[in-house]
Amino acid sequence: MKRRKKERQSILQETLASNPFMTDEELAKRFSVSIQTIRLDRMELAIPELRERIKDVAKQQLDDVRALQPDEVIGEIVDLQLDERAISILDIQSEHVFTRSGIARGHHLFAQANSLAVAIIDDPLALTQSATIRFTRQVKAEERVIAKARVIGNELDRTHVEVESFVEQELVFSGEFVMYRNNDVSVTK
Amino acid sequence: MKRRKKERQSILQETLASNPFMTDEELAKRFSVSIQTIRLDRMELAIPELRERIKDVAKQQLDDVRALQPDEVIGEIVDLQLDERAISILDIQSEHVFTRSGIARGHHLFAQANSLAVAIIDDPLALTQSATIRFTRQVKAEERVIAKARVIGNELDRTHVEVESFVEQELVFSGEFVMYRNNDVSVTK
DNA sequence: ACTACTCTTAGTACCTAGTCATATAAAAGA
DNA sequence: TCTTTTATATGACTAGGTACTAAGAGTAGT
Repeated sequence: MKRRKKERQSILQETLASNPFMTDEELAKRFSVSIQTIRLDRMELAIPELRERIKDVAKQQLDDVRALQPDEVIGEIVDLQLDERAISILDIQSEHVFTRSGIARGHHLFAQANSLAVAIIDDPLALTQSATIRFTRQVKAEERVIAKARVIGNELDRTHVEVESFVEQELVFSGEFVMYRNNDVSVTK
Repeated sequence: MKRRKKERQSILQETLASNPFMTDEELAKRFSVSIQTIRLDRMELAIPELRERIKDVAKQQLDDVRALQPDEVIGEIVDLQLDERAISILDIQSEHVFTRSGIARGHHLFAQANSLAVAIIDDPLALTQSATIRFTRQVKAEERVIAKARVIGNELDRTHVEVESFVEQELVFSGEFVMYRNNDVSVTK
């Protein structure tokens, strides 16, 4: 019976990881054991009760929402001279990479660069009109990407921004963004 | 006391909206009324009890996580012919747009196009090497973006993919992606 | 075969954060 | 003052547990 317990516990762990909303009673039925057995299993595995599990998930949700800040810049701005230059830092984490290769997905590097190009514009409205980009080196999880943006030209309602992103002095991404700008406040609301 | 009740209820509503984790007892103390009053208020406002509130938040979190599918394509693939063509749909929602202007942030359109360019490649490893993109029209919330990708050229370990995105026949984004491909399985793990 | 041990099941008392129904007290308006 | 609204109190019940005690079943070692 030794195998059965370990096996049941590992399945229990997976089950609750993918579906934290199951009561002990439902779990007991699923595994054809008593409720007490399920509770002992949870104790041994240090899995909290249903309500605590749900609360944990909910708390994470609230944290995520706060961390997202949908209208903010992707990455953290460490230097900003409007219409001149800007620098932002993005720490690549597991959620940014392809699970198979561990390499950062391109659109995250793009998002960092693009939102920096938006941030650098000293006008209420800034939109990307076009861009030419290049991924020069793969970026892996745990690496820190530093994006440096620079305004390289202005013409009427267009601004050209160059962004270069580095991992420890090494160029990993470069792009030239043509930004459309508009200081007409009525457009922005 | 008419004002007091309405006022308390509207504050209660806001309080629970921003912090759903408060018990009736805590709320009663905060508003200096009895628990029963809080319960009557919740009834009138149709606000569920603490545990239900938490469950609702947690459910949303799980839905969000499932909707994210971090390693999957951004947008929903509706057609895929490997190394030939692919189509995906992305419904622009409030989280994709600038709150001030209501216009979709560029990197979401880029993410849809880029991940489609990755998906079209019939090899275990596909990475974006470079891209030239153009945002031809603003996209607003509630609009549905249909991205169409097409392989336009192959050379050794490079594949050129053209992506055009439309909102109701109207071109909103176009880009040409140069993809690096590798069928060496050892690289992928 | 007997003992030692793990694993499983059962049952009890208690807890939290409520529900529902009913009764009563206090405040405000006519 | 009388009536209505608003607030508080009380008791019975619920889900989904915790914490603890007790006992039976299965297996292994000697």
